[in-house]
Amino acid sequence: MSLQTVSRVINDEPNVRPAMKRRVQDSIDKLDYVPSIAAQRMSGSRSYLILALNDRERTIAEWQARQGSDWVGQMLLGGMLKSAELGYRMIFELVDTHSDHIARELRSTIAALQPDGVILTPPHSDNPIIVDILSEQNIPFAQIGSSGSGAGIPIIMGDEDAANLATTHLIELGHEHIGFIAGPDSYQLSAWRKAGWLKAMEGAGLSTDGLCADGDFSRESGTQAARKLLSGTPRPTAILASNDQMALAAMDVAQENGLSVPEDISVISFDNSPATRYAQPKLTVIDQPIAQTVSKAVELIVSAKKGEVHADGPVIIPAGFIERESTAPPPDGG
Amino acid sequence: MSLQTVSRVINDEPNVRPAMKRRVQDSIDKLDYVPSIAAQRMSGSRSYLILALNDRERTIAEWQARQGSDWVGQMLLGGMLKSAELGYRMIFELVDTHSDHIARELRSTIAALQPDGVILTPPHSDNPIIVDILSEQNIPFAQIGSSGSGAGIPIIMGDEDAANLATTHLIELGHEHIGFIAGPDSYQLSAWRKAGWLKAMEGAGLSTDGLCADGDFSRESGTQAARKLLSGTPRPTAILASNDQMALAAMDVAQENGLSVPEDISVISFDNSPATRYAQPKLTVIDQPIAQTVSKAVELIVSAKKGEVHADGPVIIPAGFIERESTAPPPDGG
DNA sequence: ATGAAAGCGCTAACAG
DNA sequence: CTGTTAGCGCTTTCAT
Repeated sequence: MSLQTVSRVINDEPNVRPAMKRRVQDSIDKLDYVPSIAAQRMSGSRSYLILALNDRERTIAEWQARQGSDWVGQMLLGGMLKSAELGYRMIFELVDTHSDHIARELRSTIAALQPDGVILTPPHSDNPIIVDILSEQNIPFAQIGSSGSGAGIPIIMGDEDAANLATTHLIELGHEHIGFIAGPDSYQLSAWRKAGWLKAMEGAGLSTDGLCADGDFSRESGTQAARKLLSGTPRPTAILASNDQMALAAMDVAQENGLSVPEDISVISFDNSPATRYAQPKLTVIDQPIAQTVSKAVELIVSAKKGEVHADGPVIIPAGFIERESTAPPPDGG
Repeated sequence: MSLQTVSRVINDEPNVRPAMKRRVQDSIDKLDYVPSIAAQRMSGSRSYLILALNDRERTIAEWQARQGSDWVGQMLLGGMLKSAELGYRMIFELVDTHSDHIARELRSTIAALQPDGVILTPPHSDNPIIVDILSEQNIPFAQIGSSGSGAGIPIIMGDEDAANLATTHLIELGHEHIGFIAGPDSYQLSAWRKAGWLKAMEGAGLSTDGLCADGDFSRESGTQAARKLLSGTPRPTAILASNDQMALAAMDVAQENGLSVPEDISVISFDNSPATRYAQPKLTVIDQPIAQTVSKAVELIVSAKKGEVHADGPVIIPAGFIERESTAPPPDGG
């Protein structure tokens, strides 16, 4: 039995007789043999490494704030476990948003690691510099929170539908003036979330005049936006915020103005980070299935590597809706 | 200029004339050349990979609970950033506690990845199976939360001193009956934390009879332990819990019994996970400098790889003490 | 269906 | 100080 045959068995390639295959496999098991990833990579095969890219500034800020944002944890939960299941490892890296070194850094990382696939997260999912490099090098990549550009595999979490659903929920509760706090334009999903709200409002024949305020996902921007909304006429009886921090800020502003949640005003947010459960009252939220999404991304990358082509259009992992304590019917005459 | 010379420049080895070195470096920069880690590893050099091992069960449970425990995030914050700074990458893996496959799995991971160093975290820092394999293969490793065994580099966060300090703080506030909720024996640090409390109590000439209850870091165990302590005589006017979850549980139990924190009873916990800041009242805590500790671990591993030997005895990264709202003097006559 | 030879990109060991 | 040679452990390509 030659070295070559062993290689074929390990990589589950054809042209090995079952008897021989079994014999080889037995020896492998007996010796606890494990191929060296380095050597495999060297000879032009796979590296069994999947690279996950996150925004440096935002990620570090969240870690340092220690507010319990668990985006990274959820990515690892979904991505690492699925990778391990498929015989891969996930390597986590940070990339600078505002840097002309992006290209150089990414090329370095790729040259050094030679990953079999890359997972892009907002706000980098559509970064043309990144997308171009990956396409040109023929590395499969998933674009989370993107409707797709270039050769990537787009995966979205049904933002528009979720926003629509949440808004509709408020409408069914009896709300007519539902404010919306938008996210920054650098995130594609900001537009989707807004679109979902708009659609639900228009579908119900409700006006949206003066009911949308811009934010940038930061707590401060949420405060500003909420102040603007609550000082408008008519004053909204409900607010849908594009993320948790802005919703939390909105609750504070409501309290400042002597409004209680949910009696005087309802609040719903996007994301479902741990803080929403510690809030008083507990926030009703749209749950982003991050773990599931990243898990799916890994799956798709691995199958893409095998040459399988996936269906057209973005893969959709639907968001969930969790009703907690921050929503109720509007006050009488609201 | 030969291939070899280039190699020497890249690895910053001696025996290259400055002029030549500069010439080579210029070309490297111009071409954005980056060595392939796989090839470097192949030829018997470093892999530039550091493996961080965490307990599978506990880590997954925390991710799924989404309570905002940020142990992993803090590890990445400290470990990844420092690794990147030194030209390394950190790979995160989970190991089963209760498995006879530990040895096989670890050997596989090592064979596949050939990491330059390994970071062990509780409760695996002293696992003899792991320690033996690593020692035998001559892979430098850090043992976080361990006083040291075998060839590893022990790093501790000053648990005993921190517990002592916190207890002393309570004593200075006027407390005489200070209960302690211990952690499980499988963690070395459980004993240290308890020792710190004991020492402070004894140093002040206070009795500890019936003031210690066992827990296992879970919320339920904290509830049990707190019930036991609060139904004892004399009833403690303060409780030091070995982690946040158990302290949170203790606050709930106090409330059940009609006691308010901190007026009737003070509570201090270990760890300082995000939940402590969302608690009502905000918990006074001992802060575990996880990021700093893991960062130091990476540093020590890299220098160990270079052949540098570190000082005897465990490296100590002192814990912090953050006074928030859950501590006050005992009630009159308490 | 299996085996032999060549080479991936780098560094160790040795020569000059 | 610099260059040459060999070889790391695998998978490719090309025989058989």
